[in-house]
Amino acid sequence: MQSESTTTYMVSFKTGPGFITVEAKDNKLTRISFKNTKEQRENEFIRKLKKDIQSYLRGEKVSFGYPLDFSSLTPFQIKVFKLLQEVPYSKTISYKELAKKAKTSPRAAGRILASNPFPVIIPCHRVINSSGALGGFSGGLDWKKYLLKIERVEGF
DNA sequence: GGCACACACGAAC
DNA sequence: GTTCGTGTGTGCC
Repeated sequence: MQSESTTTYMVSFKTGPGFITVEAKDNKLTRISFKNTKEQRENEFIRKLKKDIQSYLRGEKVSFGYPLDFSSLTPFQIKVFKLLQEVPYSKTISYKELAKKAKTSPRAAGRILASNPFPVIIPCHRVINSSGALGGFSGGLDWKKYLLKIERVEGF
């Protein structure tokens, strides 16, 4: 049985660095992106999530314990994202270190992060070049800088 | 299925 | 600063 009984809920809202959109199916987070959609379909779950993100962006330390929908990802991607979730608030890790944990190459690790469906929740902004440079970010480097600053990471 | 190519890197020159 | 090795995903064929 694979009925379409689940509805996709989504909401966009403006924050400091720009718009952010969250999408969820029932009580599972399916995607976060940095765009603005006109369509707004809220439910309790997504309202709470929005509130949490707004708190986080105000500098509050929020632990996002939301269930994530990994169903469209490869086992390896899931592995990397789970490892990344272990990186604590206001700490950073290099692509190299992350790659080591995941037993892969730094290049490959970056490749995975570029496809992160849950930026912010999965803290890909905490991954930077071992040279100290920022690396990249799907929503643009302004976002990355902003997030690091919020978390009071040294040097930002 | 296989293969070529693109990459949010890093290390060596 | 440039070049080369590198692992994974994606999209061709």
